[in-house]
Amino acid sequence: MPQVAPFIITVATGDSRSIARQIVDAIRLRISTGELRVDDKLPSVRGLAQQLGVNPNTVSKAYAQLTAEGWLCARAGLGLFVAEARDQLNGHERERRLSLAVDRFVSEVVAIRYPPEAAVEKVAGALESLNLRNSA
Amino acid sequence: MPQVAPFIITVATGDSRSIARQIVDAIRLRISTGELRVDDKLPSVRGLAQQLGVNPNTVSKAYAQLTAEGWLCARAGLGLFVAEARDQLNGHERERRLSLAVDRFVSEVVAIRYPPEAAVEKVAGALESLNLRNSA
Amino acid sequence: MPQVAPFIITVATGDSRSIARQIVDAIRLRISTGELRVDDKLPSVRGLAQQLGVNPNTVSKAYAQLTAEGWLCARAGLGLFVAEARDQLNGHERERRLSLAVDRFVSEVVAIRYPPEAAVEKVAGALESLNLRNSA
Amino acid sequence: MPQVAPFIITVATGDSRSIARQIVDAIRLRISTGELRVDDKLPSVRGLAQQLGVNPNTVSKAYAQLTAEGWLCARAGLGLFVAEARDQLNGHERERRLSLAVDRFVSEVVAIRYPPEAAVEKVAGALESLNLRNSA
DNA sequence: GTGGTCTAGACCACG
DNA sequence: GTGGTCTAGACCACT
Repeated sequence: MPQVAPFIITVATGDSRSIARQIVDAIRLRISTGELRVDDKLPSVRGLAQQLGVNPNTVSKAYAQLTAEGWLCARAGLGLFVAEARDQLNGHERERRLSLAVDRFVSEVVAIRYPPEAAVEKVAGALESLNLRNSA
Repeated sequence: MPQVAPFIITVATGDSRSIARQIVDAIRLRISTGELRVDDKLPSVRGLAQQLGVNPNTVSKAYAQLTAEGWLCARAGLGLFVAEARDQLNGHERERRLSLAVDRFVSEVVAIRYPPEAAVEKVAGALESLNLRNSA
Repeated sequence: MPQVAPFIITVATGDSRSIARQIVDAIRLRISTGELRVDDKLPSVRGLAQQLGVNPNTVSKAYAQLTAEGWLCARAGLGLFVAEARDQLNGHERERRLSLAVDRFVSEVVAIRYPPEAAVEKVAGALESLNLRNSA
Repeated sequence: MPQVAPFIITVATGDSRSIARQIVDAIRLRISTGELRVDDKLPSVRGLAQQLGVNPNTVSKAYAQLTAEGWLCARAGLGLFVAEARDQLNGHERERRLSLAVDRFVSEVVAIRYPPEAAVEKVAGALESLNLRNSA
């Protein structure tokens, strides 16, 4: 049954990501870990905006992006709900985006001269601790 | 003897990183892999700008950042040269920056529903293939 | 609560430091003395530029450096704020940079034949009068 | 009697000062410590340039500055010699230049969050170890 | 020739 | 409105 999910997000002022981006990332993460499940109802734009102390337009933009990406779907008059998992990206596009992400990460490891093996360990640990679902 | 390094950089429009940032990352990478060695001379600001088809100020900005980070040093009137490697950051800062990088990478893996184990493999492969030197 | 800090900076033409450098030094000083506090909002790039009669890019460059050094943090669309103090440099680098500063100062004392003891007094007086905080 | 002073200067590539500035500083220091004495003869422009591996124009410029400042004096056809100590700057100008130097030093101490007392100690130690003469 | 700095004006994403 | 980035062109000091 559709339920309003109890929902905890925080926006960090020290984060270089935009507020909308932080919201998007947080919701994607919660869906991927199963903390939010298919058909769960999301808080209203105004409600979440008030809870986070941000501009409603910002929340609205984040919801719009998640909807466009297929993570959420709108049911007219009822609100936004977690959508069924479906892969939007084809193989090439997914590989290209991962490749960019890998390059970015490697660049930072190089920039701070972090030991490569330890860096890989950190990534592996972070991903394992999430217990992701729905991965292709 | 100082040598002018043969030098191949390309700037990709599909990359979300700024042009200056791409230049910075590319040069740091070449220094870290040993492709550029201490006392090697870098291409002139104007020369590299022309080669890449970008504004000299953009290259200058990238060079300035690398100099501030201790990767390069300027010799007045002669040009820029690869400096001796030295770590500037303390342990806490290094861990903090790696942590941010890990979070960013994980966010992207989640966003594109990439299989976590495969993602870790890609990172490990990318780092190993570099044969980095001078990592603490 | 974030507050817009009342803010007085002047740029001196007789100073050999670049305008951007003067701005950087002045803001670091105000943060270190507690005149600017964590979460205080800084004047906008355009506003400070107009106030000082310099190009906005010059102010932007100064702000960018302070952000890179961890003194400020940007909140997208809102402006720049004083960040929590954090040391980035390790011991060796800090000693190295102080040593360079000492050498530069000594060179100037020698150049103008200033009495050494009096010069030390001036430095001591200047540092004491600041009542610096957060020094390691 | 005028003698050619045995003379050891090195130019450091990692130094942010220009080469000419390094030469000027080094010679002023040697005169101030008594390592070079009044009427000592300096190496020729070409000789010093060759010894340092730099452009003769650079040495020439350094010598010219030192002569303008009154540290050296030219004897036609004989070469350059250390001049009698005389103060060129009036009190106000000397105080102004020291003040700028103090500000620069303080700025660096603030920038790297170096403990103020320890910084003063370093300056005092550096100046004492020189055993300066000829100070007004 | 080299890099460093400043000005001027433009476009973008964000809130 | 905010900062971030890039372009264009200029002047300076240094070698």
